[in-house]
Amino acid sequence: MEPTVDPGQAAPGERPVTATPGSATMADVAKLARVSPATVSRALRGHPSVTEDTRRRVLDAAERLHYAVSPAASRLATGRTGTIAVLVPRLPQWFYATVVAGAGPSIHDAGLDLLLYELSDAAVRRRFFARMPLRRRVDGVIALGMYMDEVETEALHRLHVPVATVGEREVAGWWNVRIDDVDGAAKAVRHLVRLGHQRIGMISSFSPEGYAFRTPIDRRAGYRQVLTAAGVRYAPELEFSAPFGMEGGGTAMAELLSGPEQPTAVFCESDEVAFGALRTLRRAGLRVPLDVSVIGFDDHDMADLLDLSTIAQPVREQGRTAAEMLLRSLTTPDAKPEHVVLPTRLVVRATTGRHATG
Amino acid sequence: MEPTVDPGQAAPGERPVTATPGSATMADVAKLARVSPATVSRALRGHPSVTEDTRRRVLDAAERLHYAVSPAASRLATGRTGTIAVLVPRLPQWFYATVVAGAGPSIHDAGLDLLLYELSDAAVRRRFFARMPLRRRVDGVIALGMYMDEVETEALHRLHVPVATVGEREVAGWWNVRIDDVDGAAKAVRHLVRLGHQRIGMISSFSPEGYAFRTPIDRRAGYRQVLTAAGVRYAPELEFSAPFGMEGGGTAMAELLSGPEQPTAVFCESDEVAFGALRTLRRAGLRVPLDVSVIGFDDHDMADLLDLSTIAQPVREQGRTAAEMLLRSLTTPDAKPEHVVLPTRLVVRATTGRHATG
DNA sequence: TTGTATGCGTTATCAA
DNA sequence: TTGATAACGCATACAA
Repeated sequence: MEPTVDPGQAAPGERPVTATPGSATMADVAKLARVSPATVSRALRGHPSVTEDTRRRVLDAAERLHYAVSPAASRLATGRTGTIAVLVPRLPQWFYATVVAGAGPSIHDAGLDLLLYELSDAAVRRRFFARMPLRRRVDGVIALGMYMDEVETEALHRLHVPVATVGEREVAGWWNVRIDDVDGAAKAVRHLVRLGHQRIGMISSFSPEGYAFRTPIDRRAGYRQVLTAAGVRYAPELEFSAPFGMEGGGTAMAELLSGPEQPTAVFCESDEVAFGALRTLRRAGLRVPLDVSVIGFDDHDMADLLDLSTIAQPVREQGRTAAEMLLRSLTTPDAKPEHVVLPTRLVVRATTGRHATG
Repeated sequence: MEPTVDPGQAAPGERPVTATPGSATMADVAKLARVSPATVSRALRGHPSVTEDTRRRVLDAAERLHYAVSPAASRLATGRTGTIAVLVPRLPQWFYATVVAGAGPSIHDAGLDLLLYELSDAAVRRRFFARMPLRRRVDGVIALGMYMDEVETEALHRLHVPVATVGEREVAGWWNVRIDDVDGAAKAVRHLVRLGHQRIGMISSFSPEGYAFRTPIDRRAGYRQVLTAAGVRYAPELEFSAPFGMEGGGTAMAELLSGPEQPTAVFCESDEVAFGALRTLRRAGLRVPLDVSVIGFDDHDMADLLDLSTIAQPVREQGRTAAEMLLRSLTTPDAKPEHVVLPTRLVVRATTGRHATG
């Protein structure tokens, strides 16, 4: 059937296969495989209507030419960008970096690119939402801990691509994965109550830049709920709020200690806050947990090192879940956005126990 | 000159400006501004040969149509991808996340995208270098702590784009930014020597996956150099190596403590190793620094919290420097790759001091 | 099953 | 200074 003589081109073996590797085009592959560019395109993407024989010829030729599809051309032709943007407030924070790391493999396994944007301060953030560099550039967005206001939310909506948020309030039309912060906080405080504590303080935190995080609100709610349910007196003077981070935790603990009524146990909104609190206690010469029990929230990498009792949340999984929800919405554009709540878990270590005087 | 009647289209005011926002094309803008698409392209990119008047008309029209350039089309036409890839072994590790965060703003300010790849284990890594998803996809690559072997290095070379590495050995033709690990280690050990220590141990680490990191080698070299120079006996049994991380540091310290000759001070290759070592000391009931002094390396976020003496290195700056070198090489393709060495600095905190018995 | 022809939205070359 | 016009490399509707 197939003539063994080649009408136009030189024999395959004579082609300068190694010249400017990576710059071969689909037409080059087509010539070498003796098919049309259209068939190359189909063969390369596994279209069913291609003979096993020609597919092999095409793959062979592509291999020999070190051919790689031009994403730009492909994107222009299809209209799809093959790209997911991930928005994160501060990458060096363990939580965010871990969520991103959790999302990466799912995105890459699907053959998509991961575009990273760290919006670390108010100025950067404002510029980002004003210029919206994602326009025409991404097929979907994952937003971590961004707690966007009306304007920002609207700006993202205008991209007309699916959005998945992690650890935020639920936005209509967007996918969301989070934990139950109220319930998680309740677990922590119940643990303290069951150890016999009656004076239980809390250190929550706020964004120095004024973003309306929902997490502190929910965790405070869980704290108060349990106190009320357990019949433990809720004392406003045992509740402190400080800027997010270790420093804030440290100073808030100092204030707690200098207050009229020293707590025997403190629930810290996050492990980082707890780290700072622990340092203050150590410097104050107080024994943990004999004098003061401390429990955090997150199960930070370092929590184990410091023997900190805490509430563990699945961090990496939140990233993975968000990515997979988003990917699903790309293949099924009319899928209804889901809101997933992942479980938390009490981790008892050495910073919680009964008070020395009972 | 310009006829005020519009031959084809309706008057600007009547156009459905809000319809499918973001989907306007350059031709739409051209029509609205009554110029050719070519002029729109020139005006939008600040080409000097455009009248101030027409430029304003174009920008106006673009604004009203919510126009955004299609990156795919632009890339196809120019051949430039407008994208930098960042390769990182493990994103949740503070050091890597911080370097990436340092590189981000420079990249984004230049109008480029940041494509993130976490190559977290050997299997992922092998697949990455085998398939090379970066082909035709990026204008440059930043590789952090990858310590690539021959094959991997060659694979990156074949991309024919500039490469900047951070914290690695210097590769011919590639840009590099790093610190002087030998010198940094020397600073740490000199600090211990000057405190009067004579039995100084070291805990270095190795990659569980067998990558040939240069850092441990250099830091060990600095350690030995100072011992020799100071006339302190170098005792091989005081040198331990453990898998990277807190766990490894903890077990290595346990081995040091159970050896024939207990050290009075230990230089840990990294802060994370030191964290583990500190925990072991605490659990062993040993006082720091009275019984054993500990110094780390990196000035990790948590080092301050734990009062760990250490050698600080500019982490964020390494990311920024790498990005800016790479950007320079994009605008000046024939620039000679530079190798930058950033300074380290001794940070004295509370884990180093004189030995109790002198 | 495969090939032809066209469009995707820019940029760049060349004329005007 | 501006406007036609031709790439850029691929995907797909339509034909064969």
